[in-house]
Amino acid sequence: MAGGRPATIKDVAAAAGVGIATVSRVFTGTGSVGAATRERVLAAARELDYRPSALGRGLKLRRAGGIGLIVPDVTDPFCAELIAGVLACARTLGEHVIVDAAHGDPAREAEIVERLVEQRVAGVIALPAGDAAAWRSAAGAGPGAGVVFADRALPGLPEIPAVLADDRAGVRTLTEYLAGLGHRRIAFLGGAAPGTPPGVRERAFRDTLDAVGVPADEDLIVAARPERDSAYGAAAGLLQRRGDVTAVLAAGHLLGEAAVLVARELDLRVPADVSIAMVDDVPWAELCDPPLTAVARPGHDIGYRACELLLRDRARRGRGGPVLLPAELMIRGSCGPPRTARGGGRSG
Amino acid sequence: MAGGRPATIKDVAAAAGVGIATVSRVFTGTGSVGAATRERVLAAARELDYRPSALGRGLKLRRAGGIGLIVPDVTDPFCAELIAGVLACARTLGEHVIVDAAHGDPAREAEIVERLVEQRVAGVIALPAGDAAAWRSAAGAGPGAGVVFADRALPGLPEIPAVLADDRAGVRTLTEYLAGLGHRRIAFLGGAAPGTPPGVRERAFRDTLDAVGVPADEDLIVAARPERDSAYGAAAGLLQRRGDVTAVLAAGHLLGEAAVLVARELDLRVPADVSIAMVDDVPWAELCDPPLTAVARPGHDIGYRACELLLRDRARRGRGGPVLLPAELMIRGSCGPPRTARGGGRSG
DNA sequence: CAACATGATGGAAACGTTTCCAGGAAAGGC
DNA sequence: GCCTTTCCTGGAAACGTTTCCATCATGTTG
Repeated sequence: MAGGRPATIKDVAAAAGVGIATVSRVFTGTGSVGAATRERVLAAARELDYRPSALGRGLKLRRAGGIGLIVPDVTDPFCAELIAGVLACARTLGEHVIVDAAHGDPAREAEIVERLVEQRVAGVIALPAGDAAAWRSAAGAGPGAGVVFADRALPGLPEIPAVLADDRAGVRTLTEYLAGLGHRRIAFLGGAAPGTPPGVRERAFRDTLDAVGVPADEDLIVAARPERDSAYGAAAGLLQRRGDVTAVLAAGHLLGEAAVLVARELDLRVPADVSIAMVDDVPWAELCDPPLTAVARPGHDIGYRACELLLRDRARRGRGGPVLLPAELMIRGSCGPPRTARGGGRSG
Repeated sequence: MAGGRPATIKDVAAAAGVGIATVSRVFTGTGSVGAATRERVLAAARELDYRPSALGRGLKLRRAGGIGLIVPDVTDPFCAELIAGVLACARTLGEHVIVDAAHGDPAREAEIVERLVEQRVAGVIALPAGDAAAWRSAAGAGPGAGVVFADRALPGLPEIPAVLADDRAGVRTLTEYLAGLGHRRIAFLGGAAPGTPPGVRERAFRDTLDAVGVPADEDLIVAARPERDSAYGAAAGLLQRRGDVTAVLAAGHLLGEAAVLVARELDLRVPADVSIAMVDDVPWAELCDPPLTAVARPGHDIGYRACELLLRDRARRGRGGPVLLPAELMIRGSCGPPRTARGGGRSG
């Protein structure tokens, strides 16, 4: 039907027998236009299937609109929740969202930011991979409204606002819960690699252990990256090496997955032989047998709030550090009192 | 640092002491520019932190670029895989992706399409919600390169190319597998509502039953929408009403989830009391106890291929019906031979 | 040395929009 | 009847880019 190039405002003006300024006024709603004229313009536009070009408008108004969203991986359930939150908020603001995945690679991330800046998006929301320097320069010179970090902040970049889950409180609650059940040998799966500074969750774990008077066992804090192979290796190593652990706190859902899988392979009953809990409440936590106790981090809310902060609450930005959203402990069936260990021995 | 408005090509030209045409040539790589001049321009651009505006370029070139991607729900694992596939392909083509979720609402979907058309994207990939008429007009008049459907096609729209999983073969294989294990009373969870035409999966199920000589029992083909509450209700109704079913084939991962949950609540052992299998291989299928047998549909490939079809293989489009990508049966532990039913009775 | 090919460069027009400005008509007050 | 106010309308400039065309300098060939 409409095979040729899309109709422009000029076409509509010509068809309606008016000037282009009038057509523009009809579509932007500004100024005043006679009722009869408006009708004629609308009819012509409908006839020609006219849609104002965001390019022309953006150029003239010096803002393209749209927001950029950079996540490590769209298939990660938590990231997906966060994306959904951003989408929901963007929708209320009439903005579209350009999504891309950096897969934890700072170079790739920088590439994406470059592209978004060229697109002249109104702002960028990111779960940053790293490279504080690149972000610093991007935030300064780059996208109009600026940058907001979600779920993760970068050390040494206090000037970039962030919306985070209150992991500290979440891990503290979970650790207290495990200790309260009677556990004394609790492993932490997902510590920092030797030489790198510990993350918030690890620090919270250590602090809480301290606070409740359980001595920390360095051998039970095992380093692992949140990737399937790293997580699996770490979990297997831990549970084989230390038959005496009675509880495992996994610092992320991939770590939790690994713990569950390894426990099953070693024929450990959950929670009779070992209790398992993790940070990140993902759908499979409920499907698991037994269902997994987890700290639910509000991915959707984080995304929504980050988007608000980026576009609406510009003024309120950067005041008083990052926005913290509460995490909730979902108690299910995977944790129980520790088995009564006699000499810490278990055959196998 | 660079607080003011972003530098334009004019600023760079002035700073480098050349004409804007020369700057443009340097950045587009067209034409010929002296080495010394090029260096001067590049230096000036770096100094001013200049990035060419996609708006200006798009306006001049009459194409904005970017592709629109409409899914029902970004948090659905299958959709997420598909998005990842599109992102991967778009990256190789240097395009960005605008993602939005329609949540199964045709009106919302139309709204999103409208917006994408205004953005003058190069094309749209969609898991369409419905409303063939709206899509017909959108495809005709709308986005430059057109529309490609992914994972789902709309009846009566053969002119819109589609990339689909070979669900027919997938369900056939799975049904044959269950029948081969000896099952005769196999339930199909996720049939069409009464009055609406059955989907591909349901037809494949019926046909295969026919082919292997198992009489179809209409009471075992239960209608359910792929939403948690609908799925749960249908699964509960089925397993309570018909204690004699020995296998359940769930037509989607949400249906499968419901089946697993209901079976657990009714204290049915899987697969001793009832075998469960589903379409869609999602991460939790492996985490389940026992791990769930499932038909793996290639979400990533579908997205990738749809994107290719949209932007690269334009010529090859629409030839010979939809592109079918193979689905693979992942045999795990959730299916076994039927229990030896005596009169179909089971207490409870 | 002249004619010419070649390469580097700048000016200007176009892309589709918004908006300022000015002009014209209608209406109201003296 | 004239001036002022109000409302509606069209022309034109600008937004940042690409690209056609013309210009000019340089090097090559006869």
